[in-house]
Amino acid sequence: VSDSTIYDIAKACGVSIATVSRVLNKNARVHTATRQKVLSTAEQMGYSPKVWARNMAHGRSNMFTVIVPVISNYFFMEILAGMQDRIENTGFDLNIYNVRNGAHFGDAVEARIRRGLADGFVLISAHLGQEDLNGLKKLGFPVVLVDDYNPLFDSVSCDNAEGAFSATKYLIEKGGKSVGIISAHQLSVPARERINGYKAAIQSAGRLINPGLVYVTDSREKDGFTEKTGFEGAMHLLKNNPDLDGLFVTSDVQGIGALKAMREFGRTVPMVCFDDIEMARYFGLTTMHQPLYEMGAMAIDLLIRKSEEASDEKKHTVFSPRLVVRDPIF
Amino acid sequence: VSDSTIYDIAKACGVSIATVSRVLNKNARVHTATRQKVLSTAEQMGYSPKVWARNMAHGRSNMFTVIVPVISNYFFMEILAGMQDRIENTGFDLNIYNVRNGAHFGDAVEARIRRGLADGFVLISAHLGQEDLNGLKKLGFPVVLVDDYNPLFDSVSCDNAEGAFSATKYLIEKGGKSVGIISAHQLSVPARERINGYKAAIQSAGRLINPGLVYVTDSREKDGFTEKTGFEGAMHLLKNNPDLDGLFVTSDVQGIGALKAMREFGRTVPMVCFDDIEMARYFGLTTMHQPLYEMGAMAIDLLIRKSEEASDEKKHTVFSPRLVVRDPIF
DNA sequence: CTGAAAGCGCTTACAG
DNA sequence: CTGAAAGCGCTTACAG
Repeated sequence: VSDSTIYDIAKACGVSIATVSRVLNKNARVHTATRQKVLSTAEQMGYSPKVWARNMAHGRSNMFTVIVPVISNYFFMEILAGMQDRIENTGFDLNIYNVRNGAHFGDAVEARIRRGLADGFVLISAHLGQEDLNGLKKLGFPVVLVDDYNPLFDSVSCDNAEGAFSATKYLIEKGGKSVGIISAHQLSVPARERINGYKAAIQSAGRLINPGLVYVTDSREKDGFTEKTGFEGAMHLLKNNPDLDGLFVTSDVQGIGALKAMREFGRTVPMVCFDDIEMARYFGLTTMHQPLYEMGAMAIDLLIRKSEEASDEKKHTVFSPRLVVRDPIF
Repeated sequence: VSDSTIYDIAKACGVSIATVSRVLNKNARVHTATRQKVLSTAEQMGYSPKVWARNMAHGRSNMFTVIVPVISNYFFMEILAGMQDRIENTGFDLNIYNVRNGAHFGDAVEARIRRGLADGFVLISAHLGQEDLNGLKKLGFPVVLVDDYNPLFDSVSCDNAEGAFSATKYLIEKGGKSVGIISAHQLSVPARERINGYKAAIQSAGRLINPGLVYVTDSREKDGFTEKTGFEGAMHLLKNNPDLDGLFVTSDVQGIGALKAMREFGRTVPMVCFDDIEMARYFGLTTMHQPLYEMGAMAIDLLIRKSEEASDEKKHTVFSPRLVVRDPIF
């Protein structure tokens, strides 16, 4: 166990702990000779500051907490990777907290904040209700929303409606007369926005929405963003629409299921998915690319900025998803 | 910002902070009336203890740190998911720390421990050298190794050699006369063990190792556990071995690459992979299943046990990978 | 440039 | 059952 404290160093160097603290914190001016001595004995004693003592004295924790719905999901993972990389060497630490599906997101977040564990929060795909957000706001901590938007907080997101619009438009331009959609659960905000984008594209092509071409899962597992709902949706649409000739799918995971369904059903229709997680590449999925990694990195930047200069200005970054065309592997 | 401290509560209740602390910590005996009063005013003041103050007083952080090589990897993610779920409601917190590929694992870990941020560590696939491990041991913190083994610490792992043996044996029994192997980089301990298992199975079938059937990548990216090395390996083996009729691949990710190679090359040979990450199911990969989620959960159990009763006994859990047979999607 | 001292919020023997 | 007090390791005005 590493025991050395600034008291040990102070004694060894014949100075006060205040001086030791000063050299360790770089900022203040200290006699060069003293500084050298302190530094070297600290080094040789294998000293490193106890973070909680610092927290205690400072009243802050230098830790950010990221709250994600489910960690075991490629979508979140790629965002997390961006955050992990960006936080490095900033002096801040990242604490990942995973809210169980059942748990009330708002409560979990508040409990977390109250405990004083973190002095900044990133909420990924939280989509809290306005009351929860107001409550959060009152606590006064820096918060950044990712894959979500609310005027109260900084946010980083993609334009889901626009992405869905582009995807659908692409399918139409490729000659699609009967372009269908497979969507995740209505409860998901991004899913709803993507449905809207799809409808807008159909209508702006001068057509009517054909309800028979719209499949919205009612599976609640992972809000319907699963391979299973994609499979079921595609099966359903293929069976009921012999003329189906285009498919917009609200996520890559679902797209994989849809791909299987097409194969099993024996009919392939052009498909555009959403997200562009790593797996999309493996399957050769054509999809709307979200810069997940960059979004994560940007969230950290915003948080650091916010926790250093307490400005009240809000920054909202909205990316435009980009179409990535690939050849499906089967 | 939530400001209330035990001083506020004490004042409001007309008792000392010691008493407040006692009721808040359940353990000690306090007059019921006092207890009620304290509890209710704490509740209504929205009080919750500042963790760092507790840490400071206790000398411990109630936090575990998990150290993973790369977080953006399904293999690690599934282990992490098990840990996240298991840590819930234990009073401990999980802090995930991601060592960059270049960084020296041992140093990163030591720095982490020294800072006093955590009072327990899980190292996933660290495979540190013995000197590093000795150093760690000296620091005296509870450590659990996952996907790794060393007599100095508790560990949870799979028998890689045995798994590779079974996989290869299966391919031989299916009629494989020329069963090849595609392996990740030699630097990876599990890769080496799996190569050994493969060789043992070949030899125990009374055959000689044919070096022409052994492909070990020298790509260092993710230790060679990538789709790319699988693709290259399969291409190489297919080209040079017209009689290739079985393929053991050291991971699912590589298996996906190999699958693509077979398709592109126009020849399909029976294949068994390793890990059974979620994606394996999507691709219909036949593979050796590792109970990743359970391994994560178990690591947390071990850590909690160790940090509560400082026993010196070591627990080593070694799972036997189980063959999962699936139909490839193409 | 440097030291003595107060303070961060909580816990825990030690008395009573 | 309860209070006064010391202590956890560090930071930071305040004097000098």
